[in-house]
Amino acid sequence: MTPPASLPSRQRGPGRPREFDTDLALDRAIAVFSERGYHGTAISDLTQALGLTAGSLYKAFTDKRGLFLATFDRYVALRAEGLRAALDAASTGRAKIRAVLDFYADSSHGPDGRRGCLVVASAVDLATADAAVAARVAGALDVNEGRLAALVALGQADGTVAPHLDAAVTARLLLCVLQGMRLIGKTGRHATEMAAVADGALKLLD
Amino acid sequence: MTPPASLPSRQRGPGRPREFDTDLALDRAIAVFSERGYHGTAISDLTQALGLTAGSLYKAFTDKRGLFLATFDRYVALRAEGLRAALDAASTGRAKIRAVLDFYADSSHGPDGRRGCLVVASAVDLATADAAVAARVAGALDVNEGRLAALVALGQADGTVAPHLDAAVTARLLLCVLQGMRLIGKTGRHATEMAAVADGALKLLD
DNA sequence: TTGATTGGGAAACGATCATTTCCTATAAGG
DNA sequence: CCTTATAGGAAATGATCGTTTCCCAATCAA
Repeated sequence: MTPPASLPSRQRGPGRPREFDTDLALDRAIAVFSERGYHGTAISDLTQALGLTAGSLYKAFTDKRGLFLATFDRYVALRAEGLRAALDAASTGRAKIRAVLDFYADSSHGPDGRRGCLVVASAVDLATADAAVAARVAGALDVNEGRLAALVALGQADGTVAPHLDAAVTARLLLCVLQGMRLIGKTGRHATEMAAVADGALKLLD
Repeated sequence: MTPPASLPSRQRGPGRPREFDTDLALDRAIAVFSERGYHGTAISDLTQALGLTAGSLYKAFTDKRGLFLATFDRYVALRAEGLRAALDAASTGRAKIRAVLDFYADSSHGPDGRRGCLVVASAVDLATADAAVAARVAGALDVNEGRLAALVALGQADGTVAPHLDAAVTARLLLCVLQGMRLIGKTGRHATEMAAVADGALKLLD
């Protein structure tokens, strides 16, 4: 229907070109999988939300699990991109950690908060049944934890975080706060509630 | 087969008595629903784990959702009971909060941690689709948050928690830490890791 | 233009799902 | 003893699930 855009996954080989934007489809799949979970999402839910027929969907992503994995990867990439932007706007280690907390507070209130985090949803829905998903969830959390540890160390180097703290433990503790915000955000919280949590968590750096 | 025990739900009316212990069946259902999620659990999974046929299961719990709700309530009651015991062993407000943190650290490592929390699983799996489940999840979290707020206030009264802290915000922050521990515990953590998180969280009371 | 290759899409497929039936067994009340 | 009421359990039921098939359209290489 619409003229084809650039295809990142296949650089114009033979055959009919894809008519839909893969990333846009994955963006919509993020919303569906996030609020319904993997097992709670039917192919019909996806075809309706993505505006695709089952045939096209299977041609592009092999099967439901393949679509989920691609959706998961896109979600992690998008979140990392947004977080990087928030981090670049802060200078000191403490300010960067505050930026992370604020980023999660922003994501954990209102309708977006209710929709929830796809990593959290994957951890509880698939991590015990699917080894590949479990590895990606653990990897995403490890990246997050490692990033926090680096920021704590940065803050200790620039004097904005207490030097006696164990960076690894503090990072793990902050990770719990972040994931906990995402979890309780599913019950519908106000922006001010979550902002206060983010503020209070800074005490962990003293 | 076995002689009937005491039936709490029905005090010996007419008809054939139930042959299985309802609470024992629910205890097994907790494990199944916790690690597979609601949508990921099939009736056949439950009949196998509980040692019941589908007919008996439907006679006792109406349908899958009814069994889930009963399982959820039993889980919350069991957790509250365990937590109460841990709380009674501590005297000061700070000691009681430490007991809560240790209780969650104990639940969030190893195989039990991997199995996960049924409240967390319900929050991400059903809270957006089922209003009754959403209300129970929100209620369970509210009870937890209120209990933490009372303990913070208790600690401020007995001088073991910093008096200038906002009890409500600190309680919400602690709730995030607890739920976050449950979440990252799904990726398989060691007891020492989670114990360190519990220790570090006490800094929030200074 | 022709052949090879891929995507779009409706319909069909077998499998599995939650649930119900139907029958037998076991109790209480009269 | 007879009626009523509930539980146990195997089998059947209809719906829905994920997936495939089949046919046509669109593009590239020659």
